[in-house]
Amino acid sequence: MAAESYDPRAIERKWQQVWAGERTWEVSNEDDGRPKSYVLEMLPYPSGEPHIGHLKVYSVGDAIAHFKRRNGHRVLHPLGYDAFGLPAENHAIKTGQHPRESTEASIAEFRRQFHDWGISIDWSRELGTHEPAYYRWTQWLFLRLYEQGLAYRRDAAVNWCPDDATVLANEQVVDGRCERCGAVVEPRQLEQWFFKITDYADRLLEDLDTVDWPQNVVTMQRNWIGRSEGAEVTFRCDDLGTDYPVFTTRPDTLFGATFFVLAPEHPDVLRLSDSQEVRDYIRRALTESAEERGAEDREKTGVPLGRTVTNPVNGEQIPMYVADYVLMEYGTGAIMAVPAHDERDFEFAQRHGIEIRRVIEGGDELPYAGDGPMTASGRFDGIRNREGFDRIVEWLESDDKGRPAVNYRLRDWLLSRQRYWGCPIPIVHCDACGLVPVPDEQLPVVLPDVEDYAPKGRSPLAAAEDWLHVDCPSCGGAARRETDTMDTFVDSSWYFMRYCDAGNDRAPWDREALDGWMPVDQYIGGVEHAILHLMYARFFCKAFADIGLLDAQEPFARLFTQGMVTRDGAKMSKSKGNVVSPRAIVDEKGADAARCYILYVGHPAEGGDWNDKGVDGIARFLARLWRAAADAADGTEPSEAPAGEPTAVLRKAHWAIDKVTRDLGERFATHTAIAAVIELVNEITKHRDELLATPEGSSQLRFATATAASLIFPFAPHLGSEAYELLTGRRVWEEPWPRADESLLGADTAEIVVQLNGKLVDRFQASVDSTDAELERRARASERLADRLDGREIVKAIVVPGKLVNLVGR
RNA sequence: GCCCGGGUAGCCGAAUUGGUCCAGGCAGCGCGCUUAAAACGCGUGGUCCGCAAGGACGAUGCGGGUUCGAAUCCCGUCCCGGGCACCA
Repeated sequence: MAAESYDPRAIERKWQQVWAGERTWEVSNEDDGRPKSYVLEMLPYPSGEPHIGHLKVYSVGDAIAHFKRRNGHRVLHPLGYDAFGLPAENHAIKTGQHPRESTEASIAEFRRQFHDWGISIDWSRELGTHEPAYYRWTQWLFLRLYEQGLAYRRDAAVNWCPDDATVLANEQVVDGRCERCGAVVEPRQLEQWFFKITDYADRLLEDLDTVDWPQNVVTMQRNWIGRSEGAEVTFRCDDLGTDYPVFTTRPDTLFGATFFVLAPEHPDVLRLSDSQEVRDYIRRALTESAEERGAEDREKTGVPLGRTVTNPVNGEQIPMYVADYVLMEYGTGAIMAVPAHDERDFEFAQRHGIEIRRVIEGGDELPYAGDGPMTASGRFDGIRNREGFDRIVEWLESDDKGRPAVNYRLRDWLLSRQRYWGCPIPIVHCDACGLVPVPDEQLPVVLPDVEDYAPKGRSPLAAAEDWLHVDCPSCGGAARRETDTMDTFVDSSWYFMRYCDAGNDRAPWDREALDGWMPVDQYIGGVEHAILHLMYARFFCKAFADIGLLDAQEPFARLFTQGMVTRDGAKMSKSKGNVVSPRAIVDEKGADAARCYILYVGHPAEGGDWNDKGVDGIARFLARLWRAAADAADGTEPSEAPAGEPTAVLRKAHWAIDKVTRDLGERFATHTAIAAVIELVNEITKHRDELLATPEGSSQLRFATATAASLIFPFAPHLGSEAYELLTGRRVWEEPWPRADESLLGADTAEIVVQLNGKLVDRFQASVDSTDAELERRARASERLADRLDGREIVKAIVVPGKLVNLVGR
């Protein structure tokens, strides 16, 4: 028997050297007839060193990549770094260290650990989004979108983070606070760069039906896009001679509109009334943060404007108000208020003594938001409101007072940032020519070095005088560069395309190469990117497809979101001091144990609870497998096929093949797949001595052990390779995925359970092709049944072939 | 408030289409090896009786229901997690 013991570090280093030396995981763009499979984990943001979430996402992805390869696929499995961004810049502000230095140090650490983990990456395609060779093409793509009118500059009310001193995208504001630093966001009126993602709202919504994504992510995207169907209805203010269109989802309640409200930001408010009361109200509303304004139990404040508008359906004059519960960003910044059928309008009307008029019947009390027959609605009385909806819109349309309309919650993507560590926007400002794109051949606009990174409300780049002043590419006159940089989400919205042709220095990619790989077949990452990153990447994909840069309409055909790893039931955080460092675990117990354990604690889509003792259990299992392989290699002769009558161990091996194949291939159930291999190894250990006693038994033992190595390989690639080579002399990753022998899966006989009224009373063995009648006869003949029957009579029998016979006694 | 998930052993978790079997791991307990400990191996691992074979009784948040049979389906209810939240 083997004297030495399992030494994961030696084994892991050995195989990592083989894979690096032979560039095993590099893949060509040439179609070789095998089906392609693009397996991708979300790229890491390199800050500090990898944490346990990284270990998990790459462990899941690597298992899938290996599984696909061994099932005959040509697999693209690349990796890069999302390297621009605020943390590196904030670090620079504190320490003076250039963000490039801290970022690249972190990248080196990530790279080192990914190698230590033995992840099967095609390193020839590695990239960092901060490299000029990459962001040159980010800029190039920006210019293509600019040409299409999909990137534009506009003066708008934007979210300003006072701590980070930059604007934020709508998506980066959470509960009125900066997603990154938590500071309360302020509204500001600024000229900023936007991507016109709203042009794609409908397609982004519809195409969710074409992807295989988790239901909750699809729902989150749908909600975020927030499509509402309704009508635009015009209310006329005769005093000013102005028409005010409003958006409503309830044109059927128009007869119940008893007042009209403008948002405080609405440009007409002061024209309508410049009373002191109105001025004060607006000033207060505009200085309030989104958080204060959106507070849950906030009272519905507002002041009257002393004017009226005409309700187009009945000619009534209804009073106008300004109130901060109306948002300027949605619809037209003005609403018709129907207090009887809208909770907010109801609250406001109650507070301000405005008439509440029911126009839909139903519900016990007001406000009532449900359906019902219309009432107090003139000639529409008695009509079901759903039908009334259409008829009122038709009527308004014929009178030119309204039309059907659709509104979205989705806003355009604000992409400019007044920060240093990002991709420069390739635009020149010329007094004579206006905005001038930097010509393609002058790209990249290289990010210059600066001394002072501290945010001052304008980009630090404005201080780089040499860089800032350029000749206008159009007229040659004096001009200045755009000093804002791009949101890092721009960088990460197309990196998966660059991987397909990462070395290309003539274009972001060659179309043929891209179409050969896209879309990503399996994308893996955290659910925290359900809205931002995934929405932006989908938008880019569609916009580029429209320009003719690729075929795919959707970037990610399948999405898998992994759950968060906790420790002893609590979130890991530095402040709690319960953070598990992947490096420490890998150094101590080996990468295979760390990877297996994290895939074993539970289904990877669920959260898993990290337990140090649990890793030891997995490490013990791996050591048992290693020993089993060493013993089998010592005690048996290599043979091509297992010989002799199938033993329990051989059957177990085929059972495990079937189990792992289905668990991994169909439902990513890595935890039960690994449990199946554990069961197989336990079975091998148990029967080892008796099997070694005969040549046939030995051949089966060797086969079963090699099978265990083969099956554990996607999760523990080093040990899998080592053990498999020991037993077969071959490389496991070059072997096709094993196939279970169907004839060994099911036995000829099955254990049939005898139940009395659903309770188990006996079991017997029966041939799998026994008839129902025969099974029933044998069940009825059971002695134990007779004991339990206790005078009752069997009135009915339910036979489930191959499983059970349930006898109903009364 | 609305929309999704989820509550099974001391802990993490199996049970894939309504069908016996709470798989696997951890902790615990017992034994072996050892001067001892660690490591490792073996056994046990819902409760109770039993030296054992075996037997008895249980369990899926709580309360009902459907069914020959429910962790699984239906109704109600509680708790936990996540998302959205003045979007007219």
